[in-house]
Amino acid sequence: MSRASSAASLFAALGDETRLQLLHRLSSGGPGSIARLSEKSKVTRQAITKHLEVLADAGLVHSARQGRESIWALDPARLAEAHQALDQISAQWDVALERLRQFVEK
Amino acid sequence: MSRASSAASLFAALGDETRLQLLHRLSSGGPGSIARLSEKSKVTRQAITKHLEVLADAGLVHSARQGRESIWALDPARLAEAHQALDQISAQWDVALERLRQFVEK
DNA sequence: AACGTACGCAACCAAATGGTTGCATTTCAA
DNA sequence: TTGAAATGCAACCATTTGGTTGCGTACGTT
Repeated sequence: MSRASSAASLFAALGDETRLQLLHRLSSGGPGSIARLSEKSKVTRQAITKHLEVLADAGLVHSARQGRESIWALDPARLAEAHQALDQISAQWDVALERLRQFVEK
Repeated sequence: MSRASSAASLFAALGDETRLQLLHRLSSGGPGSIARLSEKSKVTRQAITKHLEVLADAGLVHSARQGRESIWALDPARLAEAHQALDQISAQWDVALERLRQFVEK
């Protein structure tokens, strides 16, 4: 993760309700086929496929063909990196907020 | 922040390099006019204005007209909320990662 | 062998995005 | 009061995005 340059693309990948739901589904329910991941969704299977590909481009998930279905799962390594990226942004904002707080108190 | 529903729009607002730079600039350099915020950017002043408006829609910044210039600054309250949203996602992923780790070890 | 299931691929579409240019307006300063 | 500075507003443009439908293909199952 080349700090800041790819943070934007990480956020962009997370910037969609359907994709957040997919991530949540994968992180709480474990790996699943496209069909199963599409089950409770309002959009079509192909739409889900596209979203999964976006998440894959961001490195957050990956897939493996198994028979006639392709199983998608979270990618632990990249997810951990993304986790850190989020923490860094949070930390940066902490500093900003602290600065603002002190400014107001003066 | 209506949990999860608006997390996506928060991430969407953060999903652009120029906007992340603006946030970084505002959090490290304090409030500034559009002209000053546009100074080191490659895109035009109007592009910067649009990005600031996107950030404003996400509640992350706000502006106030001062004479002939409009001054933009971080919005502490919403920034803190966003901070928490990020932390929650991180926490969710922590659980997922731990689950994955245990699964692998078996 | 034949049928249903699970996908992949491609074309297509509307709307949103990120950007530009041109011009009008407001405001500060000489 | 006149000119430059700082924005705002609007039109326009290319690309991306999120979604669809239709059809082909591969794989299990019976």
